[in-house]
Amino acid sequence: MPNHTPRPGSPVRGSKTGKPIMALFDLLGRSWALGIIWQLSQQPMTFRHLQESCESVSPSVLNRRIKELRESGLLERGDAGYQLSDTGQELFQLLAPLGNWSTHWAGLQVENTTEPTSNNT
Amino acid sequence: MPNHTPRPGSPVRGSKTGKPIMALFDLLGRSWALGIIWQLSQQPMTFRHLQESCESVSPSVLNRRIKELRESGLLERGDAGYQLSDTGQELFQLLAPLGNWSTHWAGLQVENTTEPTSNNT
DNA sequence: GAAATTGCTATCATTTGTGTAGCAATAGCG
DNA sequence: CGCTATTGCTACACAAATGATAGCAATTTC
Repeated sequence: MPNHTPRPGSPVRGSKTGKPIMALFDLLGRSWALGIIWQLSQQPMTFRHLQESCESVSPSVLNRRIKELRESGLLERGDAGYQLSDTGQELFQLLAPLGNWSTHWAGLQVENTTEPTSNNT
Repeated sequence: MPNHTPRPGSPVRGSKTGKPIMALFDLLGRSWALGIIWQLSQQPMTFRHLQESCESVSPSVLNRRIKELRESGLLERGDAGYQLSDTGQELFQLLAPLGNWSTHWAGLQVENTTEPTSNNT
């Protein structure tokens, strides 16, 4: 079982120090972790619904992420399915600005991507 | 070469929609991406210095992340080595609060880790 | 011109993620 | 009760990402 939930204070994937910020980055730096938090911020969801809203992420990964995020106290099960815990919502509040910024960033990308050659936008 | 830099508007690892936030999450959700941004926010660094400050991340991964982050316009090369671009610093401003929050979160984790059954001291 | 430093690439074992199938448990229905 | 549908999840087998290590070409320093 080489896969474990990153916890502040304990070494994590590549991080021997276990500094909180690194443990957090390790937790969030796994596929779909941020996406799951993002989706759940909108509403609680069942496993399958969450899976769909994350563009059909494979159930094995979804299950692992859920497990890790639960162990990290960021999400929990409620009546309507999985949902962000209070801590999870705190975190989401910090992440929320990324939504707008990402579209701003997308704008910059488009500028830099415009092909000087042949592509029709 | 199945590894490419996630760009808003183009499908990315698992994400077929290419929604900016998902492209961003894909970019940041790779090993050491967040850590690299975090480290560079303090000061520009050479490749090797950056590698050390990221707890000896392997050069292959570091090189890939740098490439991706450069293509994403988040970092660039300067006189003193690699550094965050203006865009990268914008992003860091949004991520910065995670530093304090992560220690707060670490506190919660410690609480939850203390054995619940042995309270009868 | 020898040594040290830097920015990488090459290689390969290990870990993670993907895609699909399917199963046990529960819920609704006649 | 039996039938069907949904849900939460596990089990693979295959693909992709990461980790660890070695080392090389191009500077810089002496």
